[in-house]
Amino acid sequence: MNRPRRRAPARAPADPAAEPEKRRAILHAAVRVFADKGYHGCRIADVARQAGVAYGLVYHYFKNKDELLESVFAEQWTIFIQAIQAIRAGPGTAAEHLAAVCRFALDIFRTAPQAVRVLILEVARTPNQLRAGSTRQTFEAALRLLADMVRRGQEAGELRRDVDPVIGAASVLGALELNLTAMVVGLLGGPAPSEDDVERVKRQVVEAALGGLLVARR
Amino acid sequence: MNRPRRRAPARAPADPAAEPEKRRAILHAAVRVFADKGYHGCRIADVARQAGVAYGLVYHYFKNKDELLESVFAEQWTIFIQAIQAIRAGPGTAAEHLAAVCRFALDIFRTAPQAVRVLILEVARTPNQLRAGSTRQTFEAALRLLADMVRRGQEAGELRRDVDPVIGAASVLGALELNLTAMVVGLLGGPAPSEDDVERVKRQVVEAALGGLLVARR
Amino acid sequence: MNRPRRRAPARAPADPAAEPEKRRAILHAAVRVFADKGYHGCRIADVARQAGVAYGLVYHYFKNKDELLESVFAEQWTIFIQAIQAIRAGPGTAAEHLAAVCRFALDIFRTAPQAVRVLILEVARTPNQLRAGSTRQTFEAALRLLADMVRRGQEAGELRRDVDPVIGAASVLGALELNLTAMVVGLLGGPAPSEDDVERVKRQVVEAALGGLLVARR
Amino acid sequence: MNRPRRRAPARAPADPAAEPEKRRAILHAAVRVFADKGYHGCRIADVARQAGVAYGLVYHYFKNKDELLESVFAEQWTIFIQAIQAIRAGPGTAAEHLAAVCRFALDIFRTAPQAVRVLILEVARTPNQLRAGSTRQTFEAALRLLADMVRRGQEAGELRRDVDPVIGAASVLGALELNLTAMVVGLLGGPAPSEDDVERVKRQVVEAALGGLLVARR
DNA sequence: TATGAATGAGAGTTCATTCAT
DNA sequence: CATGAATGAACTCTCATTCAT
Repeated sequence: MNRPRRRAPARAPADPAAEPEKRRAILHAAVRVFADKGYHGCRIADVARQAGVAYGLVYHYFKNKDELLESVFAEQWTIFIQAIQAIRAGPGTAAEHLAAVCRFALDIFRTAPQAVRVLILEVARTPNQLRAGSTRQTFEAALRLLADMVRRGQEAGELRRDVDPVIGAASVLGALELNLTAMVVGLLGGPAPSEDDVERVKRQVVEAALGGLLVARR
Repeated sequence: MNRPRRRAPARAPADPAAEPEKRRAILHAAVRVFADKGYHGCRIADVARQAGVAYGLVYHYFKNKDELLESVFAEQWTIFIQAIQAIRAGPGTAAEHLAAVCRFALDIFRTAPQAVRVLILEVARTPNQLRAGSTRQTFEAALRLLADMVRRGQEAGELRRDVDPVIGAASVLGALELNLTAMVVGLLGGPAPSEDDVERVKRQVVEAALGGLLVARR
Repeated sequence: MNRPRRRAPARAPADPAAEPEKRRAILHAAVRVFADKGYHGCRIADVARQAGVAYGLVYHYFKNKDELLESVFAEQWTIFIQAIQAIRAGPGTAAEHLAAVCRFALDIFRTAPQAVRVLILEVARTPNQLRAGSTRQTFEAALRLLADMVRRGQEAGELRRDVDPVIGAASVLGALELNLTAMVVGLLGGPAPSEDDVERVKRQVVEAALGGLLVARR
Repeated sequence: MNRPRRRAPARAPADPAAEPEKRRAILHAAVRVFADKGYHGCRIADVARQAGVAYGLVYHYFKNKDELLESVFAEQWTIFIQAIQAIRAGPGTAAEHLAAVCRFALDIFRTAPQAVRVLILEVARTPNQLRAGSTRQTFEAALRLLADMVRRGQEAGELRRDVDPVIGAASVLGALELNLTAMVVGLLGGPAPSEDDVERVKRQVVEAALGGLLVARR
């Protein structure tokens, strides 16, 4: 069969105001449901119900379940990446930039833990096939941006040069991720971390993750 | 109703020598297949074929697919945890212990990347339901062991005290994980990292992850 | 409940000049699409796109997909049947009439192979249920007209009497159909039969199909 | 996903005695159900129920619905083709051979009208794409065999040479088909043709279809 | 132990049809 | 007349699990 798809309402419309309200609703519902039951653990019906729309409408806006996940990712990562770019474009040293990124990520968690949950828990899920759509690319984009920050810091003499920028970036992002996972999972601050918990974690994570990158005589 | 269960020999037998050869084969096959296609992306049939045994035999040794995954985890983490414990019991400072753990993890990756892949990519997959079997517990066990190492280091004055041990441990483990992911995914050292690549990454990851935890005047 | 239907102008209007242009477009598009993908293999959306009209407009002019197909049939067969009637009303012997019918059918194929394709390939598709709309009736009407031609020929002594008129008609129509199918499918004259091919086939089919019906001493 | 298929129990097993009983049952049920409701009008569930097996078993033996239809075709046509070959290998003139083929086809109809129904009504259903599996090939094989018969008859001087063998074969097969359709549909001999009806039709169809191919002076 | 045929609930996807604008 | 977003029933296909041998 394999007939050519139509798919009129493309990815993200140029004019954000033009994005259909229901498409938004579905996307938001997907975040909640994925966060709650996991990608494999939920049915399209769950998303539709959560969004308060008819079953078929999900397929009106998204080609299939996979693309829905991709879209969720794309949207979330886009926000994250834009923040990174904004931070990088702003004032401050590379170390401050990296710290700002960490804080931003942890801030998001405070406001939208579910979104973070999806981002964190489903990232590398994609099997071997590189067929990964935007997902991986976006993830890599984030990593590269961070690596670039590290490189700048190294060039500026703020950060130690004996660590590959990618490794440095991965270390920071990894520390970030696993601390988030720990919070998500309830290992840090209990099932519902208070604002103070998050604040405390935030400070310490930055400390722990960045300390090692600073040029320091020991 | 309480009649003797026939599925007696299912779990790992006390006497490892007594473990049926085919059970091993299935377990190994599961690691490979899970690593390749992901837990949800593979069928029991795939595992059976890979193991070279009949379909139904998988169900002779494992109650269901979930339990198979749990067993894989259990086995892998057991190795990891035992290594951590051995390291902790050995000589050296806490910092050296942590470094040794990192090196060990990266060593495993060099010898059995697939096993690591499963461990890494499927860890937090389990949804909200706390029904998580041994999987999460084992993951937490590892985290706690590391946190304990950090705590000891803090008590001994080697490691900075202004970071929660769990956060410190999570940061190290996270850096470890994401660097592994980066390698698995091909962002570090290309699709097939050479031994030297791995060696280089190993050194730098340890540096990056631990540096920040050391008490240092800046 | 008996309120005036709004879908008044659905069927073919009495005054052909009054038929909306878009209705025509849809009907033509349907012929092409049905021919290309088959009735079950295409969606209303395909027809609409092919016709260059909006999705919902199809439902403005046709009650449902079935009725659209029926309309296509009705239109095509109507042409065919009118031609048969015209031929029958004209001069010549019964044998000449039958030959003319065959030639006409093959001529249509030359000009509008797609229309023929639909007519041929979807005719008997309708399952057991006698609920068949105009489709079958129209098909039967054609068969009966031909049978009538045969009967006349028999009464006039031109055609052999030992063959049931319906069987005779079916044989001619069948020969016609399968030769058309063979051309459609590419077994006669290749994928794109030339005009000469069609001409040759035309002559021979008439010969083959009619020869046996002639009263001839052997 | 598109994972490689396994499909252990291949098409038709070499040793017919080895063909699983249930596979047979499904195939037979498919013939009945397809005949009754048409390919598109029935669900796999119908076939399974009719066969008295579980839903999933259909997919154990057949890749999908399409392949099931193909298998039905293959089996039926195979019988037909083998009969043609047997007839051709036997004694008699080409004309007698062709007549024998017609009679055979009509005989099958008497014994297994449903099978014929499927064969006839679903033949050319396949859309444009040449992706047609065995279906078309088998149909063409039959046509070619008949054309070969015609050619032999022409060489032997029994049949007129001014008709392309393929056209001649198509004409016979077409006459056959449409007369069968007429019976299937109820236009010849009513909804349930008696044995005598069939016998009468048989004789006349042969007469009508072949008469024209004989070399005869007129 | 070992096998693989058999089962059937479950979920993704399609698409005819409706309806508010 | 015209549009296309919205609806949801229907159906195919998958695959974990069972069970007779």
